[in-house]
Amino acid sequence: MFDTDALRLIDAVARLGSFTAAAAELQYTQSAVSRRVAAIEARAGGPLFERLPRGVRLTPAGATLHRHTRDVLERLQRVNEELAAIHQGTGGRLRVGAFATANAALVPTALKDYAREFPGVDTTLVEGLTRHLVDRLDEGAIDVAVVSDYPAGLDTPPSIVLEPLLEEEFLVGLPAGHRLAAQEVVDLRDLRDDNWIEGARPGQNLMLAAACATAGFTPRVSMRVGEWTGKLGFVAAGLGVTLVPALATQGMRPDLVLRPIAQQAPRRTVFAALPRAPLPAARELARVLAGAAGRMAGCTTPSPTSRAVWPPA
Amino acid sequence: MFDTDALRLIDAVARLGSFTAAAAELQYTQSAVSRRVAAIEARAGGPLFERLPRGVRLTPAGATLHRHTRDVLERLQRVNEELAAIHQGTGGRLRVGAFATANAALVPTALKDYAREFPGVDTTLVEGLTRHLVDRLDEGAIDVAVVSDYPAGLDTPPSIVLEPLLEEEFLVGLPAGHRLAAQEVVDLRDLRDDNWIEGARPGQNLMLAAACATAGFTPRVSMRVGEWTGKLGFVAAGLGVTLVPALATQGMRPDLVLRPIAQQAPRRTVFAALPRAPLPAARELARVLAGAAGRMAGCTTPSPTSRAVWPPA
DNA sequence: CTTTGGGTATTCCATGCACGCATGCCTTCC
DNA sequence: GGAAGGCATGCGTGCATGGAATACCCAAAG
Repeated sequence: MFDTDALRLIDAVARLGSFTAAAAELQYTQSAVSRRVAAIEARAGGPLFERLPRGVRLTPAGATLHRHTRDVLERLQRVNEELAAIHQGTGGRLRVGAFATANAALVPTALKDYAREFPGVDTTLVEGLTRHLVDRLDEGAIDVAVVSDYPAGLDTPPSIVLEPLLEEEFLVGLPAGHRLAAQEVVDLRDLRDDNWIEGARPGQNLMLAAACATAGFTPRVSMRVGEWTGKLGFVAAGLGVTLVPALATQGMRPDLVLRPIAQQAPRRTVFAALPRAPLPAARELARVLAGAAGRMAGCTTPSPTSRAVWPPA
Repeated sequence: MFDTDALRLIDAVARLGSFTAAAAELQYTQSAVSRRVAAIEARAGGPLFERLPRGVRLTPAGATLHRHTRDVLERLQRVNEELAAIHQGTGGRLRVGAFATANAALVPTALKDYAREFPGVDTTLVEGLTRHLVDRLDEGAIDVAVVSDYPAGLDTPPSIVLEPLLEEEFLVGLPAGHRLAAQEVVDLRDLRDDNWIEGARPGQNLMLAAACATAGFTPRVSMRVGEWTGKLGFVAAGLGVTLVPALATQGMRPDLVLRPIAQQAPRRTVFAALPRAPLPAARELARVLAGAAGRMAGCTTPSPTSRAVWPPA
């Protein structure tokens, strides 16, 4: 096969039409070029340059080779640029994972900011539960993920580092005509006899159970719905009430009423998860996510424990 | 930049997911692969493979590189195949030049045969005067040319070799209603008072002048027309008579009558011109041209001086 | 015919890169 | 705890590659 040095040599000789000139351009001596070309021609199976009294000229075989040569060299140049871009975080592909609620507002906001700052980065987004996202991150299928610590406390492998983004509380979601919809704040105990809609996936019921336990009752769960849109649809239809994380309130359907919880509301923390040696682009996105998190309504920065109010002032 | 060996190594490791396996495939030792990969990663500016307990895995940067790697290697493979094809004469591009009359029948016939025998060769055709074709051939712009020795005796540079294809004679072209059109053979002296149409390009009048000089008169030239179609159009319209090479009789317009010349007809030899080191494909085409020349009506093989008869029996 | 100049081919030699071998170290699995 | 699989590393060597000098070739000029 042909060496890249050989390709560069072929290109230079073809462009300049002379061994001597090519040698000057590539910082070789003429003799080196001569011998190298001879070696390349031997490997190519025939002469690539026609020797003229003054300089050389491509043979048809040489011209064929030269055409490909230019493309290949150009391609290698592009590879170098892309690698440099990847290492600077200003290019390449970035695969992002996020749980469903984060995709309502936080992640879109952040990705919009990010795309403005790094237009060269090609981002793709996958949605999944925290558990799943951590696994994908660990196996390198995604580069950065937005995850939450609830439920199950987020046992991440040591190869993954977490950066807290925000702390959010859960609100109750009521149908528009619900008897408590007029109140500014809802006491969970007033909902002890209502039907509750909860998620169908494993662990998603822990949050509700814990909150109601704090309030001193056990919720009557009438339905388990996997998807968010379906869950909210059932609530809007008056079939029950549910817990809604504050992050999901953006763009909430108008026939639903969200009210903060009177007693200690269930809370969870949202993290950016990165591999221990993340892509620069991933690290940048984590930074942008933190900025976007600060602008999310109804959420607080992670460390302080200030109370969330809904709707925000 | 990246060496082709490096590219092959990257590809093997990425495909097999292991230094050891890649080493086995490429007939290296594991240690060589390890150090080579380390060197490549240093040049790439960052790790390309993530080391796992069992084997390795591409990092995003590595994946980017690998994508290009495969394309480049594939391309180099294609180059090799093309070069092999060129040297066997079974592929590549063949640039053919021919003078106008040869393009009437000889060259199309030969190219048709040639394409059937070597379907892999991509042929292009340029038309031009012999002088021009020889220059183009000398500078490598075309690979083979069909030229004639008339006029000017064909002084070719030593870098070009000529292979005689055929010897053709010139006929007189008369309008359909001409007073001599009924004769089987025309005596040039009967045309001493006719208007002659001749070519406009330099040297094209020599043939007519010589022929008429042999017959003992000087032709009255009424018009000079550059293009063949125009020339024949004028003759067909009854504006004059002209000389027509035998090769051009194929596909001649029906309102023209061609008649052999009674006295010694002007003749010319047609050659295939090749560079001293021709493409195998060019050499093959020369062979096919010789075959086609043997089947051309009104022409003779070069060495014997047999008289041409028109129309042929 | 000789000279000169621009270009390529060839010979000799030094250098350094890359590979193989042997070994070390880590992790996982039995 | 031992065995096995896999990557990293230190050392020695051989071959490829480039530099310097020179021979060679051709064309144009004197």
